[in-house]
Amino acid sequence: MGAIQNIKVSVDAVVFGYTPDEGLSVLLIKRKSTPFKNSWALPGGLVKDNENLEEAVQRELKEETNVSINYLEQLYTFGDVARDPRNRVVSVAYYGLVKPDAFEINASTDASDVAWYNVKEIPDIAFDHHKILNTAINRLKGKITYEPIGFELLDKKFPFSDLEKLYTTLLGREIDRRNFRKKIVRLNVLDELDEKVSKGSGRPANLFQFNQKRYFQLKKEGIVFEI
Amino acid sequence: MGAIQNIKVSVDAVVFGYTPDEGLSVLLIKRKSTPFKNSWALPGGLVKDNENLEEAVQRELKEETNVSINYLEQLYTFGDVARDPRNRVVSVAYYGLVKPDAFEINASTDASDVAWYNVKEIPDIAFDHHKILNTAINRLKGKITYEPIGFELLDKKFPFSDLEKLYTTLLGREIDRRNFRKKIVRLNVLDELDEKVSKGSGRPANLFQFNQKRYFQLKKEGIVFEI
DNA sequence: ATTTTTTTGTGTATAAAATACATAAATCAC
DNA sequence: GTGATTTATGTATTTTATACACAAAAAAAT
Repeated sequence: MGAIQNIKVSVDAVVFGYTPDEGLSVLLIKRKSTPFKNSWALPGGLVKDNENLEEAVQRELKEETNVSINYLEQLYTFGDVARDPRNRVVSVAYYGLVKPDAFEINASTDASDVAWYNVKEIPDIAFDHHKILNTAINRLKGKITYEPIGFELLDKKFPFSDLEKLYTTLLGREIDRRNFRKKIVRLNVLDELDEKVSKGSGRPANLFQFNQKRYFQLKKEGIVFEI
Repeated sequence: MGAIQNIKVSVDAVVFGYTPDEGLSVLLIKRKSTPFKNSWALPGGLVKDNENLEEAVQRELKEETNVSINYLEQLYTFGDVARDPRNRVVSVAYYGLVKPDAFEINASTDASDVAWYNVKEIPDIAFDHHKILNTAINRLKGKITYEPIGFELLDKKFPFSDLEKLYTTLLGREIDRRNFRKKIVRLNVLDELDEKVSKGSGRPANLFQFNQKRYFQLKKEGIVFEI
């Protein structure tokens, strides 16, 4: 018979943040301990015996970065034999989306530093974290076209141009402003508020808010979101 | 500091088979050992220290059912604290598709019996395997609409009516035969063969074959499969 | 205070895609 | 050979996607 299994289980988190100016960023920590000491890495760590996987992710994020997540979803499980140089570690990766006000971050226990990195300027990172990150970016790009998760990256109230810019950034192509607006409005998941915002020059923009309740209602009726 | 982690890692497989007559079936094994002894369950088991996750799935399937898989994809990782009554076990679930000639199955090591069950007639099954199975069914239903994986469930050469029936079965709704055919033909991933097949009464049907090479070519060019 | 620049907001015409629908051809069962 | 069964096929209509330009509101420049 075979020996007792000797595999550890960890979680890793790809936390995305977005601002219209900076584009899409991801949260990285600087490792305090070996291996990859002082290298940048995705936040994460070993799962405790008595906590669920999502709880482990939330705990690690709290411990390492002090960020609170409003959208969290399992991404993929990475289990290659040699992905950790010390032991066999199977890592269940999650990705999360945070609103711009989460850009206040603080390193603590396991991390000597925490920072947002634009996804176009990712440094060398530990383990197979590049692979995890790329998987997450592709998932996000795909998912925003058929689930309204883009709103999780914007402020609660936002001008239409922010939404449009988010989509052009994430999809990496130009979008016709009028057609895009028509499409979103037709989906009927945005409430137009009686507030305006003006940033810099130009006509002030009306603010919108995502109506999640209405979205869930429509989803239950079988209406599909699609960009 | 916390104690050493005591979590086991397993894999489970949801293997789908399909025949035009029986519809969609899933492969179950009868457990030889506790817990859930003599209960039906998804094939699977603990991962060995020196094998990758996919290798573990293939090995367990070979050991328990003697089925060979032509399409295998990671589904989701189930890690709730109490999902196994003995220890903490995190299970990485996969789903696979097999062609009808794989319906020759044999129980061996860990299983006292193996059987195909129609997805509409699933018995009580062990652990959280119902949850895993439902996740797999939903994934399959979703995926066949945007990736040409349905062909993995059919014989290499098949009449158009088989494909049509597969889609009506999986999607659970009627499909207009002419429009469906037009759509598939337009995708340009099927080769029409110079062979006919006649089953029972009626005009003999032309056989088709999925051209995977052409599909990958088109995919690289950005053409999307969509039903 | 007038002009220029910048950003928001909006409609229509055209092209493409999805849908609805019926009849003839080939074989089998009787 | 008559009727039943299954395959094969085209067109008209509706819906959806795309392309495209100018006015309104405010700030910045003069």
